[in-house]
Amino acid sequence: MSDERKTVAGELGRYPTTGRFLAGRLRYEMSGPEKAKLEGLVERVDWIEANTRLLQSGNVYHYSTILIEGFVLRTLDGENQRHAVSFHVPGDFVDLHCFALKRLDHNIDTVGKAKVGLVPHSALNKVMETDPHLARILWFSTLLDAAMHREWIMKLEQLKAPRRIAHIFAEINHRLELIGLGAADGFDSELRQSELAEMTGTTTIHVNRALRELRESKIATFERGRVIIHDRTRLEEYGAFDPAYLYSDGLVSFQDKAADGG
Amino acid sequence: MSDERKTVAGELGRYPTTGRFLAGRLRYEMSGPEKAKLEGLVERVDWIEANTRLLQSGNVYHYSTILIEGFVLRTLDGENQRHAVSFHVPGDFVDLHCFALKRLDHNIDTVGKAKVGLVPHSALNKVMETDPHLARILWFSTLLDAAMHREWIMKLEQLKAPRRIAHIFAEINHRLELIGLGAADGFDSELRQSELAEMTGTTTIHVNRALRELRESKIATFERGRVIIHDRTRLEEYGAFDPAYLYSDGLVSFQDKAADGG
DNA sequence: CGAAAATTTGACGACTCTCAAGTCGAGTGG
DNA sequence: CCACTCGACTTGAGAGTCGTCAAATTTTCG
Repeated sequence: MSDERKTVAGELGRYPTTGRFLAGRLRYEMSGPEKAKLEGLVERVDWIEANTRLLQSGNVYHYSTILIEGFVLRTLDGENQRHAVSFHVPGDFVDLHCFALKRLDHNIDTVGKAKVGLVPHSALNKVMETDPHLARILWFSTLLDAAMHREWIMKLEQLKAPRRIAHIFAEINHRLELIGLGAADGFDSELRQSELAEMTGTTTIHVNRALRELRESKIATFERGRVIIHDRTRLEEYGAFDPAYLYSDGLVSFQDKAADGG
Repeated sequence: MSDERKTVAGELGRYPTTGRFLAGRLRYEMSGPEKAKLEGLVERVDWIEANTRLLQSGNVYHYSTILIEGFVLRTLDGENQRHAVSFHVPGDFVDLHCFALKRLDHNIDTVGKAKVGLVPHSALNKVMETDPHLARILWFSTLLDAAMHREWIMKLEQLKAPRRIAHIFAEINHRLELIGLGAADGFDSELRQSELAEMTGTTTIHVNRALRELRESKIATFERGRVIIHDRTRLEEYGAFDPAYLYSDGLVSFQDKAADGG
């Protein structure tokens, strides 16, 4: 257990609410004191009921939310329908955005029950002023969201419904692995087919047909939120999933930044 | 001319390369010294040819680019096709992302000729360390991109091709107005129908049919990059365009952040 | 003028939406 | 334990949207 610090479990032992933040990503860039400081930013921890709107678009908040357990959707309200623009897993600082943007341009809705940590903006202001390295890591984490948005825009433009769903399954699976919640053969969630429809920009009925396709071609099976991946290679291939945009460890570094000559 | 400082033209007089940065948005939040500091970050100004790849996905850069004149597309490479995920106008700090992300996850391609300013990352590092307020404004500007990405994801999920195009026209028109390049009746660009196809996730042929629909319903006409808006109200309605996500002046403020009690 | 690029049109098949109806599964009350 | 109920899931049919292939027309530019 000499490298307990390097495992997600080890990190969670020391930092119960923020131990998954950037796990598998740039977490190794954070020093012990920085991790402790981040953990200390969390003023309160709450459990939120399933299918609950945690944050409402248009509102102004004076705290940001980090997801500790559970899944949430980032949604926008359409004419008479909700649209999901992204999906979040534990460790995601889901609305650091509203610290810099103030007024939210989207909602955050829970899928199953979720445990969240609240960080007051005053504390974030202090980080900006006193800890540029940590500030930059927080900035980085919001840019990850933007990168994931871009990838999803591209997939919406490029793929038909069945492949979009395959991509979502592959991405969730990969992201769960990064935070130590992954299993090669799939994952469990409280997602319903209607939510997959909101995520993929189609209808529940069409999602159902798309899922049948995935099932019949023995790629993956979806049953009431449980996703069973029969053939991960083919799933990722079918969904044109390339994890580069997730900036996993080993694919990105801050190191050479300091060496910038100018 | 007592308030020359408050007009885009006035700002451009003082800050020729960065005078449009956040114009119509949070620019009023920047102090004179901050504007001067930002202007001073630009190490070099370049003219880039039309239809040129300015930045390549996967590469590591040691400088960031601000767009001074012209239009660029943020693109991702698909199987054997380019996909556009966003569009940029003068004043946009197009790849501040790569400062924090380092390795780029997308390309930046010019549409017509473009004039850009290059800012070394070393200078940005210094800003992070010495000027938290300016750093936060830079952060804000990258979150604007994320907000625009979200809106576009939603529109891709919600709208059919003709309405997507209407939304794009409405958004470009609005953003040009923010930076003092707008005209109520339309705008000019080097965009071609093939680029609208890359932006909307359809084919050139389908774009052509969609444009015919916009033209025949007397909403807008597109001819070789020139967009003539016949009825702006109907254009925005048809494209379900609500500019809230652009965070224009008067709709957002940093003011109350300082008042955060914690 | 001639070549290249951009635009336009038609036909047909594939993908997706809508309306309608039927099935399955978990939890409730008897 | 069973009948009931509600939400989730599944299926079919017809219409609208979109992609592909092929070809013609228009515009730009040397």
